[in-house]
Amino acid sequence: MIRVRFAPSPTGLLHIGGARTALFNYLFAKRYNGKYILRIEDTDIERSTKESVDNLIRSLKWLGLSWDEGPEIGGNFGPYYQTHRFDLYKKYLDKLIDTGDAYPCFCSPEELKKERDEQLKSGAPVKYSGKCRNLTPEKLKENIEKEKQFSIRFKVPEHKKIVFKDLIHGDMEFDSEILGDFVIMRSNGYPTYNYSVVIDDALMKITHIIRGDDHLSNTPKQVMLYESLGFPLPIFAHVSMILGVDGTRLSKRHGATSVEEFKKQGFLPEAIDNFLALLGWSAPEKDGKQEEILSLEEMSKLFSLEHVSKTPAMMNIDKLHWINGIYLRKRDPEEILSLTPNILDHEFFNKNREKALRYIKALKDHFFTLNDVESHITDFTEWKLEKELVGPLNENYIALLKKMLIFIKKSGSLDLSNVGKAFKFLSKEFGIKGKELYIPMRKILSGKEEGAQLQYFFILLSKEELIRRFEAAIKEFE
RNA sequence: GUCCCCAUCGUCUAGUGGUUAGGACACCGCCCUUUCACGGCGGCGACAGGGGUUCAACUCCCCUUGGGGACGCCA
Repeated sequence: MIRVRFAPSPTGLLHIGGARTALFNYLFAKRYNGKYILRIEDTDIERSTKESVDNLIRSLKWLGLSWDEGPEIGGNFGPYYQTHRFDLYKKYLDKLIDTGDAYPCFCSPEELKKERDEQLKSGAPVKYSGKCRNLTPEKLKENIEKEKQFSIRFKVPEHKKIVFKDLIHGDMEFDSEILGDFVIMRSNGYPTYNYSVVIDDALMKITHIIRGDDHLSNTPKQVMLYESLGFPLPIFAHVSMILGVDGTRLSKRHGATSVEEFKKQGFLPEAIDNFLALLGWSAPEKDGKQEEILSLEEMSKLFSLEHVSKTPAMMNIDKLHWINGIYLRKRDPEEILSLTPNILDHEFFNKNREKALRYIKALKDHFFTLNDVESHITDFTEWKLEKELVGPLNENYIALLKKMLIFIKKSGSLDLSNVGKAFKFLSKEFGIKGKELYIPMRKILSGKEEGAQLQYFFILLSKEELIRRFEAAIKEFE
């Protein structure tokens, strides 16, 4: 049974890179009928917040990446918050101390920083000197009696080859020599990432660790821990990072970086899932074609880590817009309206649902994000008669306009059907048809060169407004 | 500074020794059409550089360059 996990730290909004990691884990689990677990890594008491946990959960659910075990639903391998697992960390810590694989370190942060700075300056490899590694029993006792604060470090074996399997990068090999003894338990009693992650992944029986490749160089540390503790080694898969358009690590400077921000910008969850999957993964070719528009369901059937690229991927907002537009067009006007309920408050609609739906139908193909739904209202509300845009009109056309005005004034409510009939009638009567008829009129009515079809202006604008626009045009051109 | 990872069109990618180097977004053109958009068709456009290995390298090896990451009592 394949078991994978997404293990974010709740120190902010769910990052788009984190979302992709979660997605890959999810797809991998679904593909092989495994379990996808959510675990909250909240051991950084300074930065972890409840709000972040809530945001993480909300964003993940919104993306449709629901977990099989984790917060809210539990599971057989809980608890799923690291802060609730302290007894476990303690238990294995004792074991490491007993076997001599871990030892207390009394160095102060200041001391360590000084050490590091000197190494950096001299060009030597930066690693802990191992100062406290072989403290005499007397010294140890003395330090403890003085109630000196201490952390626990893992004793890195000398000149040991550390090997592990990585499904994306291939077999990896490191020399333990590059690593200094690292802290596994902080002096405040909280475990560090490299330690807790191992205990949890091992105890939760995680078989594949899919995560960002910023963790690649941490992996040797974790592998040593697995070995010391006698845990079976999982298989790793280090996915490349997502970069901003300038090729540097995605950060606030690049605009939206969190799932929540993308949501605010009017992107649909299925579009984000699809887009994120394509950032690094590609569906296998079928009949020489490579399908790119894929639902979570479809991707769950096709996903494999073999088709995940090693190359870092830059955000391509244009493509996200394109994908979003496709999914938006797949939705019913009713659905789109339910996602943009605020437009009903706009005075143009004045709570008129039916009118809002007509509007959405008229402009659906023009929407790329949900925010476009609102911003396009101005296509109808902002109007200016542009004489140059419309071009010269002959007397015949002006007469037609006058007749149209009468039609508007005389008719009851306007709909696609009676407006269509009116056009047909006028076309015949004045001998003007096709472009000759429609283009000048839509320029008059919309004041713009592009936008919804002409008929929609008749059924969306109020009669007063239609009359106003026609009268202005007649006056102007007569 | 030390170590690690990565390198195909502007961007996302296919490609696993022999291909006219394929697709997608963007861009441009044409078509469809009562405009724009949508849609359809077509075009532009890439193997970072240098050495090897080989009958044959985008593909394998080495170096250079460029980019990213790690080196925390952050994750």
